[in-house]
Amino acid sequence: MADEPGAGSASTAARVASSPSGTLEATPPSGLPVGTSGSGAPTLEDVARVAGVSRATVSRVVNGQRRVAADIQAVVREAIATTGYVPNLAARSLVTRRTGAVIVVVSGVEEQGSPSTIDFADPFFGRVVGGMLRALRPRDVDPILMLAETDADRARVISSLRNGNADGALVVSTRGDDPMPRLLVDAGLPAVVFARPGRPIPLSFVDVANRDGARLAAEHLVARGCRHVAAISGPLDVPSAQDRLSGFQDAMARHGQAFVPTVGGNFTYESGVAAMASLLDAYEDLDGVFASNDLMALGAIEALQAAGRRVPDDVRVIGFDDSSVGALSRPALTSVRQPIEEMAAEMARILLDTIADPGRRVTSTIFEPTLRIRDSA
Amino acid sequence: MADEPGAGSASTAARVASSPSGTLEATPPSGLPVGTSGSGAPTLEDVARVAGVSRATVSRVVNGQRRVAADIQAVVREAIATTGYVPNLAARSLVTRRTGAVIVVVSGVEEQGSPSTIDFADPFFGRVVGGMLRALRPRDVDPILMLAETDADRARVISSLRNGNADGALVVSTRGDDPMPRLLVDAGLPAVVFARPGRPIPLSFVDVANRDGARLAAEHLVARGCRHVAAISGPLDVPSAQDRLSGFQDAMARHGQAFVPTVGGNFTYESGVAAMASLLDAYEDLDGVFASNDLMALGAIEALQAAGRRVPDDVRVIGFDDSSVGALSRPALTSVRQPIEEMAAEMARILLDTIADPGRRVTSTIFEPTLRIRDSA
DNA sequence: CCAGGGTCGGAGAGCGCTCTCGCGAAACTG
DNA sequence: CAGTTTCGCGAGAGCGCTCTCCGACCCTGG
Repeated sequence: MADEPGAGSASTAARVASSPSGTLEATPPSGLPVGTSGSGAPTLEDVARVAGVSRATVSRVVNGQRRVAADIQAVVREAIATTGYVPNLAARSLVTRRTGAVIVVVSGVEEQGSPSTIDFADPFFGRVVGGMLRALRPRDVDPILMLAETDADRARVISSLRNGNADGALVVSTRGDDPMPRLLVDAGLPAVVFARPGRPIPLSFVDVANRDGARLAAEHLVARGCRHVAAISGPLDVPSAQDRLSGFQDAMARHGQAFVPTVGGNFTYESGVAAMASLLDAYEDLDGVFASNDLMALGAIEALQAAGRRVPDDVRVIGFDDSSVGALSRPALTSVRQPIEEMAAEMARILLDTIADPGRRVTSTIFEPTLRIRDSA
Repeated sequence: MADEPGAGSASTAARVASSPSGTLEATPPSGLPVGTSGSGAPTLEDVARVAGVSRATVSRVVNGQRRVAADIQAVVREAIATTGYVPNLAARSLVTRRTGAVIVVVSGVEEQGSPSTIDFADPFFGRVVGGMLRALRPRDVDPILMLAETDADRARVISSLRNGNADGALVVSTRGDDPMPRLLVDAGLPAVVFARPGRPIPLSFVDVANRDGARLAAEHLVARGCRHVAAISGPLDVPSAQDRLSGFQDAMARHGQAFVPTVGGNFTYESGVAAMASLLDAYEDLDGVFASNDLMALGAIEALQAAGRRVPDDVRVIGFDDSSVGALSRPALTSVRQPIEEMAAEMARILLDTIADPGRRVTSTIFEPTLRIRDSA
């Protein structure tokens, strides 16, 4: 694998350059086809020389800061074009203390050894990133991806930020008790998180109206004639899971079903299967199920079919997320849709605004979910 | 876009800071919880002062370059800990010309207006990123995500690289005729691409043995007793689609079926449905289908079921990718698995090695696919 | 005991950029 | 037309870091 075929030639080249130092010392290293100046990429200095102006003026033209006479601007732009100049961001950020980059923190919590973090194969991840990209790119900001599973990871994120390697953080957490948001707030760093944090802290976030989404699901089931409805909930330490459940229960109560049998899952397919099975054991006459995410809904369908129940004929099932897996499964899953891409884009926008104006108040944007009706309910 | 809402407040802030200059000049801006020195994060200088050594020595300790006496090292580390020092990467990269970041280029081609790029919702994207992260993180390198749909995007990637905003590129292309690899090669920039480029160019890549995967599928279908097998291919300008198809055809020929009815798709679910429908029209007695990816296989199953065929009882279906959608669909999809995460990790490793030793030869790593047998075949 | 070599820390020069400051000229005012 | 502002540009000081010298010191051998 790591054999060294090129190593020889590289070090040879270095030696050639340095060995006849005595004679060459005074002369610049290369008396060869010098581009504009000494060695590599053209610098501000080079452009300034070509344009016959000062470094400062070129800088002003590049950044469009202060007014520069039109003719001089033309000359400078010309010089920039001929030299092929592009600003060195490291140098710039060294003085401006801005990087034009934000960290996308994919945050999870290590569970007894197994670093259970976000599932990268879950389309959720890609959709979030895609949405952020859409909002970041027009403002010429690039996302740096970082995982934060361990305390060390989190410390790394914080210090990266504190040292100005990035201007802010977009946090996508998998759990309600994630310590990352707290750390960010304590360090006074610009950040926005996806979904309302477990404990209230002064931090901007975007979220979906989980209760409304659950209500949508409840109303749909009722409208379809369901009379004995159950719920499969996510872990209740996750705020969104809590809201989805209570929102569902409340809505069902308003429609006459005061008690909703509920079993908890952990957002996985398997937990959906198990939850549905135990629900079926206890309540034989179920005709509707609301699962707090699509994976569990899919698991529920699996368990229902295994028990000989037809979906949606015997039992109707609604999920939450409108994930692509749900759309592709058979029967296609009816699901509460949260506009993930738009939410992610909004996160980026909020962060960028916060970075531009640090004094800005903490804000949150709540998106309204919609019901994506397919075959399962 | 470039309106100036922040400009006003920014200049206001600047004015506030500078106007009472007479009095404040000497004092650092914040008379607040000052860290160690003047203003923000601690610098090498600060650490040096605390430790009672020179900046150079601290630098040496931080980077472990030259031998530093053990006791001094201890003192320095102590000082680093108490000050909470973390190197400023901008400053470092300004002199080292290394950034400790690589660009992950998600490359696509704009098709008549609609910027059809990679589908972020596709688990493929997340798996690739996850795999890269696994290999990058131990070497303290962070990925910067960039989209490259337009020529302007690609130019931006190239100049980013040329200006040392990142040390190299990991390219994930969606199409065979992507111009990105070529640009990278021409600019002499370190890069690794996922999947063999359309036209051979001197660029490292990782790929899966597509032909072998197709052979696996063929052999499995034959072993299961299929006698009338068809194929749904991807766009043939994509090398992998080509290899999968020809590999499948060759393998089937070896097992006695010289002609394999084939319809082309474009890797989408819908194209799978359409392809299967037209296949069914022309060949009624099909008992096996190989699709060049999972989405099309899923579409094929849909079309088959719509036509009253049972899967796998009447017709067996095999996909390619072993995507999570395939695992969750019913019947669960039998599929050729490419170890995407490992492949992505290998990309990262190759890139890092190339960056460390630019003279290194172009390499490619081909991974062996495996067959993931589930219910559909 | 001293010369010579080797080790290890410090001084200082930049890397490429931004931004404040100041100066000269142009544009205004009375 | 003189006085005063405004405007536009250049000079130069760093931002925080690395890295090359260079000098101080220690160790060893003669």
